[in-house]
Amino acid sequence: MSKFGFTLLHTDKNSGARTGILHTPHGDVLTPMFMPVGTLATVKFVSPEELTAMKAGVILSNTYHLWLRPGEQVVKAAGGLHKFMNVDRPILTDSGGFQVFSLADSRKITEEGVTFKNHLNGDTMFLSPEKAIQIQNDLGADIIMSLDECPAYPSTHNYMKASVERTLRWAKRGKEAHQNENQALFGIVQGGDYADLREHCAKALVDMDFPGYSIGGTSVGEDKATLYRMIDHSIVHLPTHKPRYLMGVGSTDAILEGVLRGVDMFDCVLPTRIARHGTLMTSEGRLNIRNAKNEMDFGPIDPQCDCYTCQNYSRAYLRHLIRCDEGLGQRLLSIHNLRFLIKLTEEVRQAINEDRFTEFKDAYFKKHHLNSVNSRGF
RNA sequence: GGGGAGGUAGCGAAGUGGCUAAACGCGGUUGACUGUAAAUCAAUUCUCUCCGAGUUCGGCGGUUCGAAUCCGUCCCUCCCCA
Repeated sequence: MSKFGFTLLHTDKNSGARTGILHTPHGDVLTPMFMPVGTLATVKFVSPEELTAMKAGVILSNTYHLWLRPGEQVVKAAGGLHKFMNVDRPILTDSGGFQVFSLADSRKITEEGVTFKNHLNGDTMFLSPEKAIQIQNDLGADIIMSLDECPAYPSTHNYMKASVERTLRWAKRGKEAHQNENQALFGIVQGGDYADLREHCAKALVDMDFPGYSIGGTSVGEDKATLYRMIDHSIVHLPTHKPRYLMGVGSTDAILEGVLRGVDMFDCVLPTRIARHGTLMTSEGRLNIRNAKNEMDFGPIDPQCDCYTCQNYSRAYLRHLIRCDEGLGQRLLSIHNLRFLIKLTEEVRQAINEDRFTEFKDAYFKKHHLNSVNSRGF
């Protein structure tokens, strides 16, 4: 019997927001949750101990990148991704589908799979739905993804329809290739901004009966209103007793909008990337630590924050570290941003459980001057 | 004392008569970043009432239609030999 499962705890009385427990072979985690991204088997600059301290749930890694380096056989020989990177918490691997999009300059998609020219040495490589599963089986993550195509936005209805059909065939092939019941394989809903294609894709995936469903094709340059429509068009066709994962979304406004619609899982490079570049998420909004105004500010990044960085370091010191390109600065800022989003989801869960999520979301949007159309919550 | 090299914007450094308010790098300032080819990328960095105008290339004085670039002179720095 699979060690994976999802328990729905409570659904907000006034919205689709819900709390739940994701059960995995490496422990239970509460949803909604934000999942830090560690593409190359490391959340850049952040140690597993630090992830534990900030109460991170699942962390992500990437099939495409680990396939190229060090190679899935190395990870398998190490005893799997958990042992390899000394992480004793649930791990999710993306399928490489997004790289089809982000490396579009050197790829060719056929029915059989995707031919890449890899970015490290230019070697031609071939990734099929079955290969993506084999690699992810070897990596050994708790949650794995079907190989999908993540088309550019916007794409024509014709192209998107063909792409969705192919993604569905790939999902079926991947599901048939996947035999490890301790790894939960998620299907990915595509279809761009087309309601009919989202519906078709979602229903077809549900018919295949996956343990969880991802909403993909997001964070590819569409505006916020479109993103929310994509969620709406997908999520109504997904079963309530299975987890929903919105891929690649990590701005605060989009997370809250996603939760409102019933999304349980989010991942994004945003908090860690902008942290390395000196931008911080705070209860008062965006803060660029490099700004001259922080030179003599010996207070914390955010007085409301309980993270390790805010408990121990000043803005002036962090500004100094970032300006000097010191790794400790990138690490401390990454810790803060990740904890900021994780803490936000903790507050979200509490609000849902108390049936006041819409009030919580409205108050947050009002405070940060956000809206549901085109705002930028970082 | 003798010989040599050189002084260009915050720093380093190109430029040797007009296309130069002056390349480029660093530093400074600001911005971007959403299933990570990202410790990356972009803008800006003499002054002003910023369309446009004004004052710059050690100082002063010349030559020239025109000078950071040529000439004279003064000041300063560095190196080698005594």
